[in-house]
Amino acid sequence: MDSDASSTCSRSSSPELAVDSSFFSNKVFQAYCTDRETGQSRSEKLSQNTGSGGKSPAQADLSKDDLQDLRLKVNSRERKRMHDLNQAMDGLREVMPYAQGPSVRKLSKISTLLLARNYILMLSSSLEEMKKLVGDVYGARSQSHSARRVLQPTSAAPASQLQLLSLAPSLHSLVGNNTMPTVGQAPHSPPTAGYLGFPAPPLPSLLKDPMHLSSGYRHFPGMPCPCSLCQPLPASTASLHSLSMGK
DNA sequence: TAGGCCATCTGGTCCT
DNA sequence: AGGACCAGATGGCCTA
Repeated sequence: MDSDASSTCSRSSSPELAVDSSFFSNKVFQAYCTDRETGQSRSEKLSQNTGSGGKSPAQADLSKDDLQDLRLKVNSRERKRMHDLNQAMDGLREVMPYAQGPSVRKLSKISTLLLARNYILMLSSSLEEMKKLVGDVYGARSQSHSARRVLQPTSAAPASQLQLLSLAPSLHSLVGNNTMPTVGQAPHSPPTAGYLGFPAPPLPSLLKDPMHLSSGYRHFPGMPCPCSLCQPLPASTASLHSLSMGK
């Protein structure tokens, strides 16, 4: 996963720094050249302020050109590191429930992190809630079945199996491709409009009728599912924003 | 114009 | 020794 430093720029107005190719058009480098014209590099100025400059003996032995090469190399690595970091931040933005588009201002880094945290907390609590609901529903059903139990091998499921069965749809609904873009999907296909906080089609009354959990829909990984559980969760973007965009 | 956000440079520190 | 990571400094861009 070696990202090209020149391929990512999280800010459109930022200077295009294709590291080696366009580095010499950078304003910083222009200032650097100005310093060189006066016979002093920026690092040399700084090192004058700090006495020896903290250079190792090996670095002290290097010629001026070698030091510059070294400095450029280090700068390039640092730039690439920050580009990778920004790329990861963009990836995070892509999966956040936040309106995206050319007319929408990009979330700041701090906002992205805060929103991500709150979103994870919200998903966690949703998952717990759904587990509880589904468990209750299946528990009630198994009790009613046992009251009028007919001994058929296929209908007699142990409680542990019922628990697992009850978890499957809820897990599917949370990680399914209709509710959240998967990791592999995110960079290439935009998340659904409802997920991003754009006006979404009216939801079927999710969980209003718990019996729909036993619907006959089969869930296949990666395949769209028509069951009501797999419809997008209400993208309560406003509430998320109230949590994260306090300032 | 002030303040927020960002990219970049730089030196220090830690790790392999 | 070299690279990754981090934080401080600096300057540019944008918006209220």
